[in-house]
Amino acid sequence: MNLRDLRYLLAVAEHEHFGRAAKASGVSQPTLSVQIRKLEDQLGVILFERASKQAAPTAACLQLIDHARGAVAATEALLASAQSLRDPLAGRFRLGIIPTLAPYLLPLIFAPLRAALPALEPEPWEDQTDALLDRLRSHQLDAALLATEVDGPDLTSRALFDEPFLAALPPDHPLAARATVAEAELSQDILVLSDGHCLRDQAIEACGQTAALGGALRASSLPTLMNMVAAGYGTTLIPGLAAGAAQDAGLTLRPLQGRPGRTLRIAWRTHFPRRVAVEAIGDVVAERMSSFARRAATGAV
Amino acid sequence: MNLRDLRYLLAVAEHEHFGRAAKASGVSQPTLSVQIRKLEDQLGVILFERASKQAAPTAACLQLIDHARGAVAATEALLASAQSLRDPLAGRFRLGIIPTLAPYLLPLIFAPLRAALPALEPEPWEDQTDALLDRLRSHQLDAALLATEVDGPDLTSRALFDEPFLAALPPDHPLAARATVAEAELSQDILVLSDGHCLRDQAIEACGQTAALGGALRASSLPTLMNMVAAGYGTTLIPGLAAGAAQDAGLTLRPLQGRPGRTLRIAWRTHFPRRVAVEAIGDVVAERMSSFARRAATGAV
DNA sequence: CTCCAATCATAGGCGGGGCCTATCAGATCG
DNA sequence: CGATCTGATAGGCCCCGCCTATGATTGGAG
Repeated sequence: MNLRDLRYLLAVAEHEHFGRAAKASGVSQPTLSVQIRKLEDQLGVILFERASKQAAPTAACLQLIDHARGAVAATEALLASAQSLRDPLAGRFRLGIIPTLAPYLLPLIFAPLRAALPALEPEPWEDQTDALLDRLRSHQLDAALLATEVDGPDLTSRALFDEPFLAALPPDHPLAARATVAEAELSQDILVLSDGHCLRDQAIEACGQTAALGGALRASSLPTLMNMVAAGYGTTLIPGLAAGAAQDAGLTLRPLQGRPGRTLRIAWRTHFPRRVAVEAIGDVVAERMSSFARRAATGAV
Repeated sequence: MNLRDLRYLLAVAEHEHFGRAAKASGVSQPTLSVQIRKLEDQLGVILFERASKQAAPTAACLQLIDHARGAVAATEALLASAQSLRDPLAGRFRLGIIPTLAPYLLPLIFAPLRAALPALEPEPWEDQTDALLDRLRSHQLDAALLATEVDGPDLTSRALFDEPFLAALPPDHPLAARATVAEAELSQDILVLSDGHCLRDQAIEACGQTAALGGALRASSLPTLMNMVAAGYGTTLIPGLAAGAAQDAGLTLRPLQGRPGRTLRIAWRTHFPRRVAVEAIGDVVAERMSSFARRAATGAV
């Protein structure tokens, strides 16, 4: 049985006339006669009472027609949905973002994203790198903004921009008097984020292993970390995009001599079919950040 | 687009694997790959994200799948309904019956009908001949039991049995002393049914035109008519199957010399597709009435 | 009563599309 | 690096739906 047959059935039932139903269906009358007859044979039910001037649906036909109408309506709903889903740049887009980036980047890219991709409905999801990668692999995310490379052939990533690290100091810290700070100097009393944050590992790698590491204090977020530094518990290293927030928290910022930093990337499943949307989002972010990268390259904060 | 395609879509979405979905669908894997690909082209939507070990439905696919499931479910419901509608001897059967026959025939044929056609659900509809013919022609009835021939090529009928007429008299009526009554004698003070009853016309035709005809009294049903006769307002002519009811009403019955009567027929639209059901009902009625016809032929009441 | 118009059914032929097997191409893993 | 599993591609076959032409009935007009 075929959807076409059901449409023919509905047409004949509506017109009660093979010829007119054929015209309405865009086929010849014999086609309709044959197909209806075949449908009757397949169902084992006489569908129409053929008289000289009309073809009236039988009682059995009337019972079946409701189901036929349902099937046809469902497929047309499917086609309509497909129509609206056709644009890969439209619809929900679940974008993971690491916590040390989300609150500082998102405000900057919302407007450009909306301008460049008006039909896209981005749904940000903030979580640590490993969680994002898990959700990406299990199809719970469409892409993710990370500060690390991805491993494995099932994921692919593209670099979007470089973000320098800055030394963050209490205003009364001895190093605050310096124009620039050496990474090794920071490591004396550096505080880092709690486990799982990629920024923790990157800070340690940039400044060298240290005994301090915040001691018993575990900062689970960048704002907490900055408040701890402002309270005089030590120093830290913050990503450039958080500079504004750090200054608002009363911290003194200084460039690092080795100009360490991290590369922000967008990652997606290699076979993800909406790659055009991924690239478009990447383009918007990279474009929006290019001015920041230029300013950072000249040493400005 | 095709129902088959939707089934394939559901199969792949369920198994997340082309090969297993193909096996479950009873086709080869290339067939499935090609058809899914064609469906994607038609819809303009990528339905599956093909990776090396799995084919995951895309978000768009998940939205479309509900509609696909609906369409497939509707067609399967249609097939199931057709299965149960397949037997023309099963299901509703709207049978019209004239009022001068219904209350006396129906009790006799209910049990035999149920025995011979257990799946049939007869729905009796009692009305006068013209109304029955109208409903028959407008497909509101499937067949009708009438006492007249039908006209026009759109209707067909078959004689089922002959029903003799009997003279019905008040017990103290002069004619009650006779063994048989001549029709002309009845016409002196005959009462007949109101307009629209075929029995009215048949009584008048059998006994000849008369001035009485019940005068201002209009009996709209046979029980009323019998009560009027029992009350001494006149005589009448009743169909044989009503003999029992007439005797219960206190009437005296006498055979008529010319042995007038009417032929009960079953009528249906010439093109009505459940003719087998019509004939089967006719057979049951004719069989049940054959004993009555034999007794009537010997003059017994 | 015959002819004509209308209706649905039937016949024959054409073409598209779905199905198959065989094979290719890429990924994964020992 | 080959073995294996995955989905994609190619070529050929055949069914089936479509068409036009025609037949069979019916009902109405002249």
